[in-house]
Amino acid sequence: MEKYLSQLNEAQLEPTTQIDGPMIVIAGAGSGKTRVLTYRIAYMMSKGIDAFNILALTFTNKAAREMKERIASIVGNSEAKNLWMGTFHSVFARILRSEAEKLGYPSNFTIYDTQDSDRLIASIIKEMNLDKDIYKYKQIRSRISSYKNSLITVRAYFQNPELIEADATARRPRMGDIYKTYVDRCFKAGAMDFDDLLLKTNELLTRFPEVLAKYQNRFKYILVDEYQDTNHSQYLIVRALSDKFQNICVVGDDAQSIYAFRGANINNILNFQKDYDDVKVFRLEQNYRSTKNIVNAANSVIDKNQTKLDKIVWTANEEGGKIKVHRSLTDADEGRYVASTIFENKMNEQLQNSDFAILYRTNAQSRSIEDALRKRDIPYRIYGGLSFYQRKEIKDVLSYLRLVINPKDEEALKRVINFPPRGIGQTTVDKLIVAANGYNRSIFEVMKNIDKTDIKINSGTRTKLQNFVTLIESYQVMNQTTDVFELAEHVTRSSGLIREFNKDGTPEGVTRMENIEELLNGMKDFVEGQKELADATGSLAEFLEDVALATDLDNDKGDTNRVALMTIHLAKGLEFPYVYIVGLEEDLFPSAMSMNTRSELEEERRLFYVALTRAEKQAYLTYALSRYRWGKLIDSEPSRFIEEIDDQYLDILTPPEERRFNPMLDADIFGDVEPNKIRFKPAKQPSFKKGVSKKDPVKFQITTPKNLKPVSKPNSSDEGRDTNLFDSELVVGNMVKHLRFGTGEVIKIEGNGADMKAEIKFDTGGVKKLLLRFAKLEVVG
DNA sequence: GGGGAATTTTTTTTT
DNA sequence: AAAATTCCCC
Repeated sequence: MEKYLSQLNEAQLEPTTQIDGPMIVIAGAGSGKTRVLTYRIAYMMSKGIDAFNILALTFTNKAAREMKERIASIVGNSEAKNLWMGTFHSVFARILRSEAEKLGYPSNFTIYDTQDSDRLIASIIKEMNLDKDIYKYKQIRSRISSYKNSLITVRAYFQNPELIEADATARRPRMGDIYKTYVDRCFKAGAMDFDDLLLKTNELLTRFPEVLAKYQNRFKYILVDEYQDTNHSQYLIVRALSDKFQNICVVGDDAQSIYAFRGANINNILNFQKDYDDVKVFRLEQNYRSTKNIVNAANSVIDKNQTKLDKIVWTANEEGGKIKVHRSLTDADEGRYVASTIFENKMNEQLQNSDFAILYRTNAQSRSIEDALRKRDIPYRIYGGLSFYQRKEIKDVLSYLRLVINPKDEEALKRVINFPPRGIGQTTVDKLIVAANGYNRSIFEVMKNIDKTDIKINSGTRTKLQNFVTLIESYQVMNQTTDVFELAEHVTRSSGLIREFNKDGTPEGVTRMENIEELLNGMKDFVEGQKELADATGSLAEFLEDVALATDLDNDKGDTNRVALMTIHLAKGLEFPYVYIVGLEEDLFPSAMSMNTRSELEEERRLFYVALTRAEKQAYLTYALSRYRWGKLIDSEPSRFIEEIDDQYLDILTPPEERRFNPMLDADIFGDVEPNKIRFKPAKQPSFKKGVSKKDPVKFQITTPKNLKPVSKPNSSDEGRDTNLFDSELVVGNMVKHLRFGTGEVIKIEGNGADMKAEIKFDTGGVKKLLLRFAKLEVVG
């Protein structure tokens, strides 16, 4: 142990060896807080504290896993195994499972993800005959979420005239009723949403003093990482559990609080010293991660925030290169710039792909970057976005499995009852829901006893319903004897899912099959891995829980030598030698939706601070003068955050000669296009399927030759394209363009002054199924 | 009830 | 630009 402690500086050593009593470690970016947490736990154990009595709450499961491995390497695997480490959600989901009956939940309760919640709320709104334009399910969900995170239960809501008033003024007087119905339905379905995992834990600890005492005695020592991002619900859990022994150590950086939208309350960290007696305060201010330029630049920005704790982050590292600021014309140019400088840096400095990260504000920004990286053959991996487990085909498979564990799971049932199609339509499902509500039973129970009910469903449909029940029950039987992998494999085949996705050989179908394959592989790994863990059962229930609470960062599979693409939120806690922060434009970053109040803007600024402090050696800031947003090219201005950096740390690059978008050079079109000369004629009906909006009379014509023949030999300029290439003609007015396209490619013609835009999209299904879609065109001149 | 086309909506950020 | 939703016809 001594040898590890000697790796720490004075400031790090103090909190590491301080075991008892409440303490807070205010840790600047890159100051080695993970190291302090890790060594502190190891140190505690070396002093004889039982791992069984330690609870460490981290922000991601990945962080927990890595920390646990590190601790195991210091104190030994068998010791470290008893540590409870994980996210709030996963730790308390586990506790809730063993205590669920007390709260009236089955121990095999389902965890609803955001999508499940959304669907349930949407269907409640529909059932209540409310106007869905006023009651938008996403807004409702976020309201409910914030109630729950503030511990406002349905009962508390109805006792609070202010809340009722507020929702009434927002033209949503039925808000409370929706909330109540939502909670009831979740309960009846044996389901908890993410917020419930915390809310119900609070309920458990308040309503059952003996349970509280049990866990207080068990978790004599509690550590919380990223404390600045805890919400009220989490705060109360921590307070309750630590109340008896007061051995609570929280670590965080107020300057990196970026989850307010999720209920995180920065005051938790700002007020920690008031919450406990004799709080010891430690500060880690030396940054070991970044160059002077980066640290100073970040400081100069965060300085603009009013709400913060006193802290001066400094570094003894080298000066480093100045932060490079690059302007480009379009998002595509931005992508090209990023890709080409990564390429150059890699060559010049002998770097790995994994030395680079590209960070953005919104997931949608990844597309243009991806395109550019792909053209340069730079391997990359996108984190976040639509996570693997949220893909349709994966959720379909998982829904069958969820029904096996918990047939009351309403959302899983609605998802798969008629997928693949088995003749049970919406009308039937609606009747079942009404009946289930009437009998106060789950839909599955109603279906099972359909003949004992007087629901108006004809006998043919009744048989179909019974067949579905029998199918699920056969899976339940099978689950008694087989492992997750074998069961899932059987399910995908016998349910008809595989047949469904395979049926028309479309590329989407192929991708879906690959994803299902990957899911099955993951299950195999899970089954293998579980055999090694003593406390794991390897059960289906456990797999589903892991999946429900997995973060995208958790699966680091395959080739890891890739450029990382992620949102800044996801990058919290990570570091990379080279960091690109892209899309630094007003309304995008800071986001147009987060500029209404000072505190929102300050959070955006903290977000920028987080982004910048991820960089070890070199940071790049890029922005574009125009960018595609929801399909339209819009102009944008550079972000205020660039200006806010003291310019002595910046290297503002002069962009090469600027030019506007040129259809000749930037689109895959050959020949001359002179927008002003183009005449548009009403389109005549092409000989194949097309979609033309009726509202926008077609003002142009596109003819595709009937004699489409694959080009036998792709030439050098076709590198990287589908080998199944066609030559075609595009007729705009009386002009004919020769055009070469590969299957599945999208070809655009657009011009600025003329504001013309056309697009041809080809299905890979072959020549037979050509699909043309025309964007809105304006007649010019 | 099913399938496909037409139309509308969506973009913050995530456990 | 893609996804979700509605519309419409069989």
